[in-house]
Amino acid sequence: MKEYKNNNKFYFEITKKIPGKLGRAGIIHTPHGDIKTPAFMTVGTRGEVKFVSMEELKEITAQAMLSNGYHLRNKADEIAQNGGLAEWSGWNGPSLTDSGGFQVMSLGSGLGKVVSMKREQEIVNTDPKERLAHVTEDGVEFFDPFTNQKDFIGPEESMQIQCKIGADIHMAYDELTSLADSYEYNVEALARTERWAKRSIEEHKKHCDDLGYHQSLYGVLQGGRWEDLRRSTAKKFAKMEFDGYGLGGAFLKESLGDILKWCCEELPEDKPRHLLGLSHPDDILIGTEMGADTFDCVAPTREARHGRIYTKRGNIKLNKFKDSDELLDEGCDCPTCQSGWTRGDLRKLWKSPNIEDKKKYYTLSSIHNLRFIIRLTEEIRASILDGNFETYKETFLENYYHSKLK
RNA sequence: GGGGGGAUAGCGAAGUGGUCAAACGCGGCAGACUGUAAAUCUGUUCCUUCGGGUUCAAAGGUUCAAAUCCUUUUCCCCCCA
Repeated sequence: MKEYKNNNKFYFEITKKIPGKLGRAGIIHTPHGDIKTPAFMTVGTRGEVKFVSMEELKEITAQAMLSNGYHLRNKADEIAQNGGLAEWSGWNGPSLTDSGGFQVMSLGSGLGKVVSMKREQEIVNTDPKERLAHVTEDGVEFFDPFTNQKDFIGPEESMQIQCKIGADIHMAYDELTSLADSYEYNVEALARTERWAKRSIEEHKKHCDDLGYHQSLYGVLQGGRWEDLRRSTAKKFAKMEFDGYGLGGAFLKESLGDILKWCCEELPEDKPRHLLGLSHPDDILIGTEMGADTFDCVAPTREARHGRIYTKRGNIKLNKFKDSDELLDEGCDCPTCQSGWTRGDLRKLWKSPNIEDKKKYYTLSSIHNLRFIIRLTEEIRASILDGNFETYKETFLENYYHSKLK
């Protein structure tokens, strides 16, 4: 096996705090480079961002990539033999792997459902008989719809997989509960996630000992929407040997800020925190304010592929801009906008029966939306450093969510 | 000139006497999408004052009942001269 390039150089440095808030701008130093926070990590579940090349990611100043141990589990040995995730994927910047914990819900209680943040309709868990994933004390048994085979991942397996993949940051194995789960179930699931966290640390340590250096591990906080659960678990995790924290859970929009606050007030200030799976502008703003340093989300790319384009004045549905000669977002610095693509022309590509045209559309729109979110984090960072985060936040939200000039 | 096949909603295409305003696909329209079972999913798509009204190339006919059967006409495709 090839030697990994870097020894451990993981630490977090706070550059400036938002006065009176939990939020801060900082730098996460990793073996593959620095992440200036707040930062958005592009999601490359299988080691590549859909329809976007590594060069294009660099061009829009993407800082880090998140991949998933669940999806890469059968390639972990191959990845290790090829020098780890950075060499294997071609993404030579900072990286993070998720534990596969999200799949507990997406293949289990939330199978076939949208991970909603709204309360508009009643949220009901998928019938246990129809789920593809089932939780036990040991871990998660699941049916992989791609390989059509049964499989199992517990904390030990997740750590083994992630250590082989060798991203800069690993995630402890956790169980994400759904919005439909009761307090009682969350108590049970949270206790299990805490036990899994301990097992994750132990297994992770073994591999680091074998490797001869430390790889970073984040503990993932759960606890649903209950303050007592969130605070108690955060206190416990704060005392454990984690290098940072993942803030996990299924959130309602209106409770996101409170939940993050409960967690971050209990966590050590000097460790980085990653808000898992969220990136709509308001989520990033409230997340940063409440103490989250990094973010990841499939929304920018998925919504782009589905015809939703981000603009300063709110997101638009491309479908409504047939033959429009408007730019996607006036003044945007992304390569797509800089090349002069109009809404009408992009829509033509999207609606084209030609598959190559469609792919071109997916690339152009994904680049735009990703750059939009990355630029947002850059501007938030600048506003924190300049001491005018509040003003920036209010102005941005006003333009994005309340503009009538869409 | 002779023989055969076909014409169905914006398009493609099922249906071959009643349960047909007519499956399905595309396109259109509307909505969704947040640690990627997601180049996906959901709803809708003749008109309507929601009682009903007018449709399956056109016109006649048979029948209690026709997109479906018969006759003629128009157009399209194939084969033989």
